[in-house]
Amino acid sequence: MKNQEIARILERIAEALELKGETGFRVLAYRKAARVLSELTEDVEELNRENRLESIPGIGTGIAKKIQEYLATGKIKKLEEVTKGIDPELFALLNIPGMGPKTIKLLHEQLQVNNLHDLKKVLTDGSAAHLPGMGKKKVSNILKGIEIAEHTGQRMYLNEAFELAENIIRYMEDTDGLKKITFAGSLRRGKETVGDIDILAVAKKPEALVKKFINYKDTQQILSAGATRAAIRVITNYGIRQVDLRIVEENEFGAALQYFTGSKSHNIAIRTMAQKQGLKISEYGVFREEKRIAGKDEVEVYQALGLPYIEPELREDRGEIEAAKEGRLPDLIQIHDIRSDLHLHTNASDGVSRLEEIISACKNIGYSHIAIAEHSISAGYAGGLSEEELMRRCDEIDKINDKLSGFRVLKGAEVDITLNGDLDYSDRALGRLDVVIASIHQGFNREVTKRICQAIEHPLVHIIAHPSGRLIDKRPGYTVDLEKVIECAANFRRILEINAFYERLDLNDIWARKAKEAGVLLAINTDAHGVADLDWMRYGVITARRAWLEKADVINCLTLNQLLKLLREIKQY
DNA sequence: GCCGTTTTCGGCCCGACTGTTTTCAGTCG
Repeated sequence: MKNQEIARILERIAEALELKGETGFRVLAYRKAARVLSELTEDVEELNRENRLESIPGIGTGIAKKIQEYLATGKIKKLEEVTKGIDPELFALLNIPGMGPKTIKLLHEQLQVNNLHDLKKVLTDGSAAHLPGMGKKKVSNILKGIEIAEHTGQRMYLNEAFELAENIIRYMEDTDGLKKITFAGSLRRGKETVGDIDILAVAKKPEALVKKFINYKDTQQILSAGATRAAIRVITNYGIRQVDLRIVEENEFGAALQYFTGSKSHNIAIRTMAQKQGLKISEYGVFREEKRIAGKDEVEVYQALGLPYIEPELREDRGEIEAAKEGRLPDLIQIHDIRSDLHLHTNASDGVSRLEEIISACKNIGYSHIAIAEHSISAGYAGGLSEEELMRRCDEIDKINDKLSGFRVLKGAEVDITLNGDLDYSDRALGRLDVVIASIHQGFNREVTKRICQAIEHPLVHIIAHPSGRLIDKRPGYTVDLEKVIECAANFRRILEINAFYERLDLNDIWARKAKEAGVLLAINTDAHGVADLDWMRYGVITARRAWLEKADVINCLTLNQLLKLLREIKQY
């Protein structure tokens, strides 16, 4: 699929236009098209063949033509045109906090700054400070920005982001006069990675709260500290992270929460819609003329626009507003709907906890059943079980189940799909298992689609684990056609996994939604290798919610008997 | 460059903070 490369080109065109001094809406249009394209699951080539490019919202005749040009020739003339004369290294300067297109343009034109090296020079030798609109303070802020850009890690995984947000909120909770405090932003929407933490509060004494905030123990730098707003950089175990605080009045809280939860594109769509109704919406409320008509909570804000409440995870401008208007929003799955975790490792393979510990922890969470799925024989690096060891493990689990009441351990395995698409246990061994999970751990680029589909067609397989194989920001995943995998899973009634490990989240939100739309059931599993990992279920559920999944779409919400019935039916299918 | 429950032209979301300025531009979210 060429969606991502084209999206990157469109984004680059937007940046180049900005650097050339173009402001305004053409830039926005390219940005929007880039975003929409990067989130699209359908192949642009396919859409082009069917002459449907312009049916994509945000893509009109102009950009459609450019996409066609790229598909036909491998390049877009417009890109070459607008980037002509811009040193490629100049684009990198946009990543420095405090440096926007205007400043870069100024420094480039006045002082021939073409890259980071030039930039540092004109900042330190004093020449930049003499330019119009520049000054000592601005120069020192940009220097700090460079330092930050060089030391700030990439975006946070969900585990780090939740931990940081919840730590800061806990720290602030005893501030005198604090009435409400919560996190917003992309973390509240459950995005798979989070750039910074947004915290929203209501306080009797805002100044006291700002003071408390900027004095957080891990504060490394105070970026700003106003009457109602502040921003700090914090050192965590993973790098330097930004945290923003916003303080509002109690009757504005809902409007502010809605606003700071975003996403930006959801908010733009909401505001545009409000405008058409003669309303104005901001973080202070919904207004008709000067009169505030809503704002104290989010329900009220959406209601003022004639919409039902839209869950944060849906707010990505991916059709949720239309669905809300038409009353067909999903009733999203919730964490307490989960009755089981069906992909768990123990110290029998490469896990760290004993089976007894896992059982006890899962009982405490409130699950009624789990499935143990150790690695299979080809996964030697992960302590994969031989067939004999697997059979002994099954005996053990049978014995344990005899002693348990109100809880059941299912016998399973995470079976490797070999290079020729077979499974590495015999049918006799697989036949003894309650649940068979198949997955790719080798040959990431070798006919993966065909091999996964072959596994799906295997009569004893129930679930395909981490179907894309990606590790977020670390590894792109297998060379695999997920569209085909989903189609195949739908045809053979197999289940696809949302692996809840925060570095995987695989299937991701977009593909899981696609799977649901194709009629495929999903499993949310932690793939835990120890008791501590069981909490990852939270990230899996949030991903499922972003995928519009309901309780009925997820097999972890089934009772034990319902699940066993389903697994048997799959075998007979 | 996109788009249409006023429109195929003329709109396109809204506000805080900072640093530079004497009223505002740039950046950020």
